[in-house]
Amino acid sequence: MQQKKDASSSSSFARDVFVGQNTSDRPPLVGKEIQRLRQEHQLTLDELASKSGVSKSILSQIERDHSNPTLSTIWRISQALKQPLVDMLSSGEEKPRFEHLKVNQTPVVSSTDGKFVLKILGTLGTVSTLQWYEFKAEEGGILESESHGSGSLENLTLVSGKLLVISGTESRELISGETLRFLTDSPHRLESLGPEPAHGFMVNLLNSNESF
Amino acid sequence: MQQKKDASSSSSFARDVFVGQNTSDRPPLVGKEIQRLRQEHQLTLDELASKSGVSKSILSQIERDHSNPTLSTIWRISQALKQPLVDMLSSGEEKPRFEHLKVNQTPVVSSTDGKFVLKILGTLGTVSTLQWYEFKAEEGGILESESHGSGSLENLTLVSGKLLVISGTESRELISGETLRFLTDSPHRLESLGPEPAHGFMVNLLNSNESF
DNA sequence: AATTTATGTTCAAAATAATGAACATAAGTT
DNA sequence: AACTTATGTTCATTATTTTGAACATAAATT
Repeated sequence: MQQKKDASSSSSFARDVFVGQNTSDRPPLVGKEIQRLRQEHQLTLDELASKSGVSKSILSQIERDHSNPTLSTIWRISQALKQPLVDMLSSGEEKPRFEHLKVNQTPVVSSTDGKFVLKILGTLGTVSTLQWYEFKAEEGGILESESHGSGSLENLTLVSGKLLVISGTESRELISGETLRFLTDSPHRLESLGPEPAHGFMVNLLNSNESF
Repeated sequence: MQQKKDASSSSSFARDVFVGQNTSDRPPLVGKEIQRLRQEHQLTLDELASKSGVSKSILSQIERDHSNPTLSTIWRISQALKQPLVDMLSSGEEKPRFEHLKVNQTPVVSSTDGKFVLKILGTLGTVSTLQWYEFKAEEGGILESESHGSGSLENLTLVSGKLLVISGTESRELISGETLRFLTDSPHRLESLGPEPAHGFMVNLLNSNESF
């Protein structure tokens, strides 16, 4: 083992990293955010230490990004600060890229066998992205999509036909006139059950503040 | 130094933890999710190891929740799997939820004479900047609206029938299959020209500072 | 000024996460 | 069967996080 880090170079983790914006070539820097939250709660390091069960020395280092905390450590801190762990991690580095939709976020337009046809009625790109479609699918037509990103929501309204929707491990069957909303942060699949063609309308709300 | 560990703490991190669902009294168990993603990408431990720069032995342990990974470790894995870090962490808790609106649960608005029927399919946001509808109007059915505010945009797609759209001093006639976008910062009016009923979709962007 | 008090930082030691190599197991070939 | 190949697990060692106590600094009190 080496000597452990003296003050200046802690591990090799965040040595002299000082920059505020981590843009996805480094793990998120949570220090600033944790400190902000702690101070917002009017807690001293000692108090947060006892609330969270994490020693104040490591808290001090984490706040200054001189340590590379363990999942359980971050979790205990987030609990003590009553902050969803996920929020703590994502607040560190905002949303550096807006306009750039990744390939796998771009909705598929039609199935290879041509049985499932999507008509793009419109799109709107801003903070969150909006797209809407009309679709028609004969019996057996299938539309498979990758995740649209975390927080993305799909809104389906079926005008006619029957449609099977599978997202993650769950599935629903839609009949004419019904509307279904579901999260599309994982791969999902639409299938026209027939016998008459499925026809409907789809509105997708894509969450583009991806970061990491 | 004392030994740390109270029963539940880190030393015996997840040795015997076996439960699938983390319900917020323990750090999230990412193992299952990481394994799922890795297999989805058709990667072996060796391949993910070289892609991510994390040794395959620790990958193996993390997947089985026998280790308490570091933030940077989780981050490197998430990068290699092209998965937002945040998604990976939150995957333990609640997955996609469906909201299923049955036919009779879909809010409907209709003109006084009942000839123009608007089904409200969805709205977005507390600010309500987005609303979408399905509409059906028999011949002569009319929908009159006040201004939706400056910068508001209405997007009409006609599935069948004929529709006359008047906004301000201009007007357009829409036939089946066409889409029309127009500003609704002044009173406007839709009229089904018949003879067959007009049927279509409408997406309204309110107070949007976006221009198409 | 000298003493507390409060807060945050550093230090040596201990706990443990991460590594690379050896091992186990199964599936495919000769 | 024996031999390879592919994949995942275990093991000894190394690298680093985490800890508790000591230290530093500033503000408040005597």
